[in-house]
Amino acid sequence: MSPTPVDIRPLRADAARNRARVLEAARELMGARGVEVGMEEIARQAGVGVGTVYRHFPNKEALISALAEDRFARIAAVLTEALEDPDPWHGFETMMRRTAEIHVADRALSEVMRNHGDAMQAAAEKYGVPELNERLIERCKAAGAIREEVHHGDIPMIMCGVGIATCSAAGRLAGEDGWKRYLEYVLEGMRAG
Amino acid sequence: MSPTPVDIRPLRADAARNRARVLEAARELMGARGVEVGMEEIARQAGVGVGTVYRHFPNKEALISALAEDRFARIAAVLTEALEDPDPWHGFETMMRRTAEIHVADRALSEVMRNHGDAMQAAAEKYGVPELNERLIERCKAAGAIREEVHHGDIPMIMCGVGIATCSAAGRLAGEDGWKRYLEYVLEGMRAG
DNA sequence: ACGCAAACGGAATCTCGATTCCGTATAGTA
DNA sequence: TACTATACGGAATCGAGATTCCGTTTGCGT
Repeated sequence: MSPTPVDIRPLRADAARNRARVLEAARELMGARGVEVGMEEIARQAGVGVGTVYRHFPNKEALISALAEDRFARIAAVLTEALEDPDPWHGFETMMRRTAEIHVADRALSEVMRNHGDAMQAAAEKYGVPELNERLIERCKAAGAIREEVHHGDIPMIMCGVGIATCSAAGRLAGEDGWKRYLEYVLEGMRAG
Repeated sequence: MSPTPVDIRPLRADAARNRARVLEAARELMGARGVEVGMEEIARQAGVGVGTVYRHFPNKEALISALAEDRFARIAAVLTEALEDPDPWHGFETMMRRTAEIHVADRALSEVMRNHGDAMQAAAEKYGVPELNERLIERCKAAGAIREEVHHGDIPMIMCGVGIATCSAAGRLAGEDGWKRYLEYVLEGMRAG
């Protein structure tokens, strides 16, 4: 029972370049318009044919997952940094603001958290996001800085809500800075005391 | 230039019955699974053929609009009642809880507020929802019960966020009552003082 | 009971985006 | 330079859901 010896040879130079271009095009287009953008359009923007997109990602879901991993890696970094803040609440608050910014700048991210549960779960766990969230919350509770009833599972829910509401038709009624106020309400409400 | 004399004759009895059945089927299915349910399925559940659905609603969007009107009428009623509460803040808080419940029970509603801007705007305005929201907020501000920076356009944004986050994959992580905590945070954060 | 406009059912069609296929091009190697 | 495994482009195919069409049925006024 030796580990399956998957033949990992380096990608040919052009292939590596194209893969990167596809990812960047997908990030840009999906970030702006959501996961609904078509594979053809992504290919065009990347300057390759659709066939090439499918050579690198077996299907759309795989492409979305690759992007999700990227985002969760970033979120994990934000969480890790927050854990290093000497002031638990300040760390938490900063984390929430930065994470919200990531969501607001990338429309597809919230959509993944809404509809692609598997991709999200996998990406989040890969970077230890759930545990980091839990540690951050627990640390705040220990310091008496956050309400006792806050559940670490609330964080992704709230981020998904803020992110989606922002790019929604309803969100446009609240104006450009709507999401900032929204987030302030939530933060103020989570704070202890 | 007489007003166009649209021939409004009463629907034949069977037609009226079928129209109601289609609406009810759509309400039930879309409420549970979102606007993505197919027209064929709605027809089946209503016990009619697809052709009949299209006789009553020229296209899917029209059917969605009809449902949206229904919901906004309900929301308008909740707002009106809230305005009659002698305690401005209590009225506001109650309105938020009831409205959130309507959203949580009807998955399609938040989706309309997210993606079908036109249908939403039309339905909301038809029942005076924007003005009611504004009056409610202003009344709270006058009583010093709500933060000054709260904008009446924040309400639909927040409801859309809570509603969508609730039925999202991320929302499931927060458990059954996740949305209630979410709403509490927001309310607490909007309150003055 | 009769006649016909109003309704019906549901197969056929249309649309559009995802995915596959295969002939051609080329990086890397001897 | 010649060779071949890789990679490429994009037309063709699939599939799912929305919408149309038309032959049949039915409510209801006479």
